[in-house]
Amino acid sequence: MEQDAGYLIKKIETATKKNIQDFFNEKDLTFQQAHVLRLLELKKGPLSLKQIREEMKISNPTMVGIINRMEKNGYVKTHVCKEDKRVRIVEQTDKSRKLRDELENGRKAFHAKMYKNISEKEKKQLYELLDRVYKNLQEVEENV
Amino acid sequence: MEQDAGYLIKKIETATKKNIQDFFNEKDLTFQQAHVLRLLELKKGPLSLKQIREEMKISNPTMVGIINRMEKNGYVKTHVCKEDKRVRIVEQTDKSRKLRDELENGRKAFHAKMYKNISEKEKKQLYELLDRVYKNLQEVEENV
DNA sequence: CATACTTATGTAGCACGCTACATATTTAGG
DNA sequence: CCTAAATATGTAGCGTGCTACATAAGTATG
Repeated sequence: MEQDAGYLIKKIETATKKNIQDFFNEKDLTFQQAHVLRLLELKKGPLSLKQIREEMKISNPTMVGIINRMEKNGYVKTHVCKEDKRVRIVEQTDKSRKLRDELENGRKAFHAKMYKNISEKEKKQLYELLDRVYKNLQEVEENV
Repeated sequence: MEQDAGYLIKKIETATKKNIQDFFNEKDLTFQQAHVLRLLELKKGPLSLKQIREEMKISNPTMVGIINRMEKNGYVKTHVCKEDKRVRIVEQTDKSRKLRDELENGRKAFHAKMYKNISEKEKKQLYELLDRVYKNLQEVEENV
């Protein structure tokens, strides 16, 4: 067996997506789409594509695809910003607002499963180590 | 900011893929394709699609796609197993064998970057915690 | 005020993840 | 031996990640 956190992280990411997908299956809601709704909830208001994608650390084309699919399914609606017509504003719909509690419960259930038998202290440790790894990976090479 | 290891793991996975892709850019080799070559190297010999995908924890259709792309680019060759014609055997080519050292060096460089300022002890801790998280996520719910 | 730069979004095309379904081969049971 | 079940691979269709390129709108500068 290979003791390589890189491969392990890859596998965890896939397993996480699958767990979430299974949970929200009957609602056509995916991991990233639920993430968008959570951000709209946390920020308490409409956000631009740019604001969302910077929080989620994804590229613009990926963002456009996610929002278009969500709009098609009625989970968000969008409009062009009056002050700056380059900007497309995303907001929740009644359909997605109704899911708020359910999403929150889903999140809690998922965390309970993920962190079963892991203490608060260890959870913190894990987060802190992952954060350092993430920051290392974000550094850009000048000389390849 | 959200202190959520789930989202962080997602971001790390994306960043890892991007780092590796940048590294092997000029060779048309992706993260998963390099992983396949590493497994063929480690196991010292040809492997079936099933053996590879079980190691990599991916689905059959995903495996088929990766191997087909690799074969098209000349990184592996495949043939039907004589003893059991359902089985497709994958092996390295001269082209991929020549990359062995380069791949190994790339892996080391990537690890050095990823684990910069992280001690051996912490690395072990991180792996151990991730492993527990992974095992939790693999458990299947009987009652949803 | 016209042209150039910057910024936000959109499109094309590809890799890779999945589920659901199809096909081919082998194995097992009557 | 022949049909049914199991097994290994393949196909269709979609979501989400990317880079490279295109478009439209706003900003700045002569």
